[in-house]
Amino acid sequence: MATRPYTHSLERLRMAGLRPTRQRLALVRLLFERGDRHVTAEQLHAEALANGTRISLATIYNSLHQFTSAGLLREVVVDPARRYFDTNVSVHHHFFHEDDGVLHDIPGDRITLAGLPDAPGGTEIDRVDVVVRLRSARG
Amino acid sequence: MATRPYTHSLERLRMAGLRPTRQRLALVRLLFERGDRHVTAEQLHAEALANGTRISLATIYNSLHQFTSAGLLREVVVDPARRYFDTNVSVHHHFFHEDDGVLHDIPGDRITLAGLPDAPGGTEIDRVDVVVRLRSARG
DNA sequence: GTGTTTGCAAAGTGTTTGCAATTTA
DNA sequence: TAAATTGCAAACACTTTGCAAACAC
Repeated sequence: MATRPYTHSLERLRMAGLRPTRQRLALVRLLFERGDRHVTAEQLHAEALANGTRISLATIYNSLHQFTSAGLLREVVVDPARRYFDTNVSVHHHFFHEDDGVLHDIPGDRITLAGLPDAPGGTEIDRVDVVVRLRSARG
Repeated sequence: MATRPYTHSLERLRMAGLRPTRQRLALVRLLFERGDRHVTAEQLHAEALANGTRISLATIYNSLHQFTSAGLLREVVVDPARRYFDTNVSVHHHFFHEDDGVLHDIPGDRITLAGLPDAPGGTEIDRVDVVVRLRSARG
């Protein structure tokens, strides 16, 4: 059965307390209508433009951060040069292909972490990230 | 028993195939004579200057990368804004305190990872990083 | 002496910000 | 129309690079 993408995206923004502007709607559609995605600001900007959406890079950055604060996205730190945003906000981990910068999800229940030390005094664990770094196999 | 820091640092550079220049020797001493450390380029630069070593930030960056290529250091990716270098190159993981940017080691044998998926076809696992992100405990 | 290393200053990359114009409700 | 949002251009933080002078061997 077909979903109603426009309404769905609109409601997603409303639920997040964000005004459904033309730009935000376009981004929400790009981000969430194609399953789990990992994007950088530049990638998303290029996609939006290719898609016919006039939007500035500044607005992309603003929106990615607003979406992240609202819990619609989460950031993945794997590369000191770029910020990746992940449409999957459930507990999970990542493969990161260092040669081409591509990220893939590893389901959260796939990996078991045992022996995790307690958080040091005065702190609490925000989250635990596992990154499996890949290289192209040698010849 | 006292070690011989100067000779030790000198040999460390020689073994890495790097000419023991005044700057590199100073950095090796700062990095390796105080146990395991996690530094950024700016931090190390400030330390070197405070220490009386005249050295440019460009040389700090060059040296950190040369040391990393030589296996003396490894990079830790936890913050998209900064590159951290770790003097502990054995298998281990990290606590990262998000509020103040401080890193602490978790011994490699402390955490057990089970169920790690195989590397996708054509790739091989370079390494697996576990980052435990901490926040100050709320009141 | 020859090749390596350094350091400056300039350039580069990705991200953030100030503010006037535009848009939403 | 009041408040939120956008987009430009400038500013920013950090890192890298080109090249002449200094240094190691």
